[in-house]
Amino acid sequence: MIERLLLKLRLRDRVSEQEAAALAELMQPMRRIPAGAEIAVQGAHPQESTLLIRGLTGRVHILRDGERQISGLHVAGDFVDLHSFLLARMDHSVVALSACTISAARHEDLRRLTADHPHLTRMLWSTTLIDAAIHRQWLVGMGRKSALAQTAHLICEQYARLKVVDLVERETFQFPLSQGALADVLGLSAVHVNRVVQELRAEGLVRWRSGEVEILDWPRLTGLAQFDPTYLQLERHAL
Amino acid sequence: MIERLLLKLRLRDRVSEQEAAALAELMQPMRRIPAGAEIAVQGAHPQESTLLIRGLTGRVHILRDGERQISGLHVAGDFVDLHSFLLARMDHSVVALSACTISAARHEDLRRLTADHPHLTRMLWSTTLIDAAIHRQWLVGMGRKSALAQTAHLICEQYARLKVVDLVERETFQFPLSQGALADVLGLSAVHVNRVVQELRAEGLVRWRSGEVEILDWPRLTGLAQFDPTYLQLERHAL
DNA sequence: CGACATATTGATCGACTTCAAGTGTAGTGG
DNA sequence: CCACTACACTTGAAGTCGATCAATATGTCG
Repeated sequence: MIERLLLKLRLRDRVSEQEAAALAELMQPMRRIPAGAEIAVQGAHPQESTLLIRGLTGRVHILRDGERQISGLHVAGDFVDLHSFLLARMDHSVVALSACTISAARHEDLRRLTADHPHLTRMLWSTTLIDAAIHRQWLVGMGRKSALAQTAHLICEQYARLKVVDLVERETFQFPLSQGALADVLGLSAVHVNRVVQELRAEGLVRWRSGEVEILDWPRLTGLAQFDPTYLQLERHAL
Repeated sequence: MIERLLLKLRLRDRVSEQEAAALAELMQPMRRIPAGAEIAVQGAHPQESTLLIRGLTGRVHILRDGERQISGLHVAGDFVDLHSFLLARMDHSVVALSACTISAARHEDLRRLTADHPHLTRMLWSTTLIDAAIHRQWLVGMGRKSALAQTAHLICEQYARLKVVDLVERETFQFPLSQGALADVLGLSAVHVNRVVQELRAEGLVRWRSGEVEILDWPRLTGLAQFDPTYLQLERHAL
């Protein structure tokens, strides 16, 4: 159940058997939820945090006029709302963007974990810091990159994140987002996203159809995107 | 030295005298640095984290073509690079945007703190989570709001953050950012920032000259900005 | 005062939006 | 097996917000 989470953590630092066991013990039974379901609701005060085991989720913000912005994506092995453990109220919703399998850890158990396992606590803390680093890269993309470069960057990021949890095969990964949803991620219109995706295809950088992306030219794609994976902290580093 | 940090923490949860003392003990002597100085450098691997005591700092990203994006601002009482404690390398620089006074906490001391003071650890962790929540609000602003609303939101946010650390007086606070720097925060051009600021003035929402902002019409300003302070977690909430 | 950054204004440009059709394609029920 | 529906994708045309370019104030600090 926590295999992919462990893959991610162990890329960065050693996780002892005791720590892995302590973490595994926390997890509630798995649940399946359909695409579109809300895993956590804006304004709510959850008593547990959700671990994503399979599928894709997004942090969704709804504006007054109904406009939608997605401020983050999560892949298998991510805690999608670990922050709700330490924040009073959700400032956004977490929505399943595809059919998902999830588990959860109760906040009172997490609290105990922070008392008993300081090193593991630091590792979990660091995953939330990487989330923030991803947010910053998105800000750079929205603020200072062209729609094309920003989109390319998102593809690079998704590729890198999924590779860590062993979900890339033959340079191909699942990315089950409609162009409309993608527009809400990138802060663009669906029409423009369509044109940008077409250009990425025409340039021979990716193959992309029905929720599946194949990287065709990684060097040119990362160059276009100005993708530097430092922020994903894929190196080993004792915490 | 840590007064403003304590103001911020105590707004959210109780901090015992022992905890406050443990925190105070960590802090290295104060230092003054001039506007423009780099407090932490992209790519570096700091051995300590910086607490901002006075002044304004920003997280600066530089792109290939020299373009600049500022992905975060910090005010007195904020740890500007607490994340460097748990991340291998800085993915951006932290720059003093005005003359600043800073202190620092060594990472090895912070590590000890996480072992001895789980509750205080959770409180520090939560400050980094609020940082991330601020990133998300900026994403919403950049992606889905007009330049005017986005700018108004930044003013509201800055007002709310500074109020917590007692740096608002007669609805007025220091905001020593040039319009060029502001453009790098908002992802706009300096020319357009100028026009947006003029419109905020013309609408009677703010007075704003030479690095000082006075709020003239809070209800209309927050309305325009769609500002909902939930994400700043200004409520009490046992951690 | 001279020098240099910052603010302001006007004119033109362009990336992305909006609006409006039209084209798959998958699912559903008769 | 074929209507019928629903939704995602695609394309074209026109519009707009904010960028860019360029010139002129207005500080502000040695």
